[in-house]
Amino acid sequence: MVKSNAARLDSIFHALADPTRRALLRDVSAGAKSVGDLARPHALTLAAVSKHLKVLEAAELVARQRRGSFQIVRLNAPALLDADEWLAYYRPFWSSRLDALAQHLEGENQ
Amino acid sequence: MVKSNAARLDSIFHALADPTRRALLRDVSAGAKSVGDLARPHALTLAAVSKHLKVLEAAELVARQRRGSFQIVRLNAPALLDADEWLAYYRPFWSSRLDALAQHLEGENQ
DNA sequence: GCTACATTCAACCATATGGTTAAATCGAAC
DNA sequence: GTTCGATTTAACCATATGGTTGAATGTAGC
Repeated sequence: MVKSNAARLDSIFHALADPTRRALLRDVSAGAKSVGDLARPHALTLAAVSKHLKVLEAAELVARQRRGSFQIVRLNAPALLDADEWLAYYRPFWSSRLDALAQHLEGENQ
Repeated sequence: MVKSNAARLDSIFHALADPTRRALLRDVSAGAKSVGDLARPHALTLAAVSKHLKVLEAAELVARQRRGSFQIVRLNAPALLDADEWLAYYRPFWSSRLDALAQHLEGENQ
């Protein structure tokens, strides 16, 4: 199932909107880890972490592969590129005094 | 009420996870607009748009000011900088072949 | 095939979300 | 101060979310 661009951004930003999930991403950025290893530092049940991982996986922010009886989770950073590209549009609005310019123009706008 | 950094990112990413809200941000990036003007192109009631704007405002992505009987909504791009900084950490993982390197290291990690 | 361990699934719960309609508020203008 | 237009609030609804516990599944090893 190919997601529309909007739906992809929905799932990516939604995945990033939870602090546990951001922490899991950070954890996994240090190297691929099993679900149990990922869960240990978080005060949550394995089932809860498993659900969070499913959300991250739906957003294609992580991928899994089985290794023996373990599920190995690894970062799939390219999905974040979509978020980055979305943000890029707004960069001119916060960097440089274009911001001041924009506000000025808005003032005249009505 | 000062939000912790995590709570700010929660509210920012949550605000961005909805396509209507992203569209509203895009609309308002072209210049400050009244709530009615913002609502018009979206097939939603004013009440719904008002709620979306409240979410964007809670994330400090927009600000309002009253002008007569209108509420003028303007972009507050600097909040997006927080999201950008969070993303920046991951840039090395998708740009360049550092990605391949990371996966290689992950392979050895266990 | 039984046992043990890693992980997921199912059922459940409380709260949040995104939408609606209808009533209430607020400012402007007469 | 009444009326009109702009917006918010309240009440409601269906569905989603984030968590739990307990049962089920899958793989490894004996």
